Amino acid sequence: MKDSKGQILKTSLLLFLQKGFKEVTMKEIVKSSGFSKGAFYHYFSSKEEVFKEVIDVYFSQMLHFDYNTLPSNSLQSFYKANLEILQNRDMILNSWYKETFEGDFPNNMYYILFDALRLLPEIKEQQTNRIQEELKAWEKVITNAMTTGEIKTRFSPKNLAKQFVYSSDGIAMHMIMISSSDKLFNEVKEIWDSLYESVKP
Amino acid sequence: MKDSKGQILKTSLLLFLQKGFKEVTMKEIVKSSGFSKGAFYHYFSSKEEVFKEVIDVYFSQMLHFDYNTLPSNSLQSFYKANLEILQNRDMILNSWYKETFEGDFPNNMYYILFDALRLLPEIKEQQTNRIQEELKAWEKVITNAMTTGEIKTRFSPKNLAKQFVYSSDGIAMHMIMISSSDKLFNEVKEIWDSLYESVKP
DNA sequence: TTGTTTAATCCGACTGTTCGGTATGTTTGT
DNA sequence: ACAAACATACCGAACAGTCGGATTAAACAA
Repeated sequence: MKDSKGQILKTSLLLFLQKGFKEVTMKEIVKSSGFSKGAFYHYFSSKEEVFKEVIDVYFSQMLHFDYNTLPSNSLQSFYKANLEILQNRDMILNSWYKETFEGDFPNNMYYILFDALRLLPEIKEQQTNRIQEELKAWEKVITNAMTTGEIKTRFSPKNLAKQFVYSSDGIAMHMIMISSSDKLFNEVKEIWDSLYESVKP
Repeated sequence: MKDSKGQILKTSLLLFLQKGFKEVTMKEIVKSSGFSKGAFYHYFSSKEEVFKEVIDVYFSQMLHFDYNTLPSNSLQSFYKANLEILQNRDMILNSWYKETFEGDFPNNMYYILFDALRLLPEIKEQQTNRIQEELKAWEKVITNAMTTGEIKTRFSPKNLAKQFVYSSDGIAMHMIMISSSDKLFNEVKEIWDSLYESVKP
């Protein structure tokens, strides 16, 4: 079985991550995925549709993960588990990229996210919910860690949750500007480690 | 005097902030600024050039400001001054926007920044330096605040500096996703206030 | 197995439109 | 009169999308 549609989808994801929706041409999608225009339009009705499917199939899943599966009994294991997910995601994308293209993967999660926010209005609500859930999950773990005595701090749980979440996004932003996303993991780790150190009793 | 060139530049900035370089057409630039193609090409040689000038004239100045002019004798006054700058920048852009367009200003600093990073290679180095300077400025103020006894913390100055800087960028990211940039200021204030509270002796 | 039909998959030349940019003019201020 | 400032009709290239047909695979019959 030759999952042609899947091939086109995967290639499109990588191209959109590189350059954004408008900058990627049909010619590129078709050529990079190794098919023809006819093949493409056999599986998709338009360029916009392949973008939609890319977001649904890959991107939404990449951003969203179930916090219930993460260890919530301790803040330390929770944030370490988050770090691992961050690292795995990057590894998978990188290996996919190297199957299709050459050179380093200029992973720009935000570029494709911005496009999705503009082109697909339902994404905005979806993202709002995602962020709420993420903050709530952190808040819950932090509240728990405070009652068990794992940590002790002047911060409110909500506030500390924001510090963990926002700092990682801020670092991601900076990494995009100066490239080198491999440093992202280490930088986030450093900040989260020290945040954790500062609230240990 | 009819600063036509300035008018075109300002309108272009607002359009690029809305939609990014590729998505803005010459037709839009020309129509929104109230001129004709002839007028545009009298002042600029290409679409790329007006983008370059927009970055040089407006955007670089918006991102870069001289930290020497900010009060550095106390961390508190330093971060409050930073907040003020944040607020002013937003106000100016909003009032400009309302002179030319209708509705709310979908300010997306990062969209235009990403485009600049791709289209103008020299911007990357410029940004790297900017970030270094920003972190250094915070670090210096924090070091000073530690010696004067204003604050007392387990964090290293560099680390605390990163927390201030990264958190604001992370918040900005989140605000773009869920719009409402007017909340940005309050959110950054909340985090910075509590960060400051946590390191007070 | 072999031949035949039918559907799925794939191809690439072609189309209408939009794009950034140009050529050639007209107006305006000095 | 003569630049500088603007307007507009127009151009070729690039774009997303279409179409008739070629190729392959699946289904069925002999």
